[in-house]
Amino acid sequence: MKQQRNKLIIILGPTAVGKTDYAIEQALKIGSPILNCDSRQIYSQLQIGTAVPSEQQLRQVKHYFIQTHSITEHYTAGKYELEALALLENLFKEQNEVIMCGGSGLYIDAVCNGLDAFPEPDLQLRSELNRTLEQEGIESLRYQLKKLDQVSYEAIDIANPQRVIRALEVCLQTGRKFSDWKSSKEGEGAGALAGKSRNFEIEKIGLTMERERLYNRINQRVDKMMQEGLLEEVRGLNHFRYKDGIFSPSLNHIPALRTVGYRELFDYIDGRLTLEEAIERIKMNTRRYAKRQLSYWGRDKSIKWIKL
RNA sequence: GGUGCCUUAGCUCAGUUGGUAGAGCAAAGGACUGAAAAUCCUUGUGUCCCCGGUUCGAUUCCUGGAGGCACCA
Repeated sequence: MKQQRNKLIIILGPTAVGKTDYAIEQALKIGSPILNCDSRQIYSQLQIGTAVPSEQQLRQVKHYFIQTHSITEHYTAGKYELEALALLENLFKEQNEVIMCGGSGLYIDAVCNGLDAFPEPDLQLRSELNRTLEQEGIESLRYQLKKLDQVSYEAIDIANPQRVIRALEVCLQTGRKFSDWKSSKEGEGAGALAGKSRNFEIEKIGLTMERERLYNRINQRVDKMMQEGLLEEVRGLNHFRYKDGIFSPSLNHIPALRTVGYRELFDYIDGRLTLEEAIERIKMNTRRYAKRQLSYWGRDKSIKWIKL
């Protein structure tokens, strides 16, 4: 029954541009389910603040990766790559075209091109390195990395603690240089990553709109989230901020709660911001997020952009 | 109505003993291999409120005006 080559249609774009509605429209046309590739809509405990599809929308089209994993699970782009590819293999037995929709550039790249086969991160080691960062500063970590892996030291953004810690943690955990694990060549940029070949075609459709319109939509959506009870949702997650009974507002132990809309309301709950300030900050940080997304996809020439 | 203080970047303000100015925040641009809604980097020309005056030169000093704040009536 299947003649043509399988195709993954990826609908991407900045937050609040209207991906969900567009994807459902397309999915109904071609009779495809939708694979979410939004790193925060995956979490079962997050709902209002991540703008997951409505119940009605979920009834219209079968969705995958919507609120399927716990925020306590430490989900990663690597896991997503494996789970999404396994699911795609099954879905392609039934149909030629499958739609994926979401705004997480790294997750999309992981599915399209693959990540190198690093082992699972050692979270214990990571938290130790984070403690070193707090106590001794980044210089100490840089020094260690320079000793262990000069190539990575020169290649990565040495001012970025997360990158330094990541490279170091792989070196320490595996006894092998972070740079040796990486297969892609310099200068190929994102979208080149590990360069694994996939046995399906990929079509990327980017939704975009005028900046001012997008920002207005973001601001309105945040107000709507507040009306829908985002504050109560966040209050209900407060207990996750305790690690082993100790209040840990850095959220290093539960990165999923470092999400726009949640962290600002924690600041309100803790008394660091008024409610008005927190809402303004959610809007501001969402706008910045949208800008970062557009910047991330700016160099991916394979995206077909549609201006809404 | 009187007196005093204020008016400089989108916002809050600093500063120039007269040689046309700079911080924080915002904003814009960028990076990105298992934290990615994360994390990090770069970027500061603006009628120095307006009209005159003094001066080689005024955002700075002086006269007048406008607006704001405070106090006194």
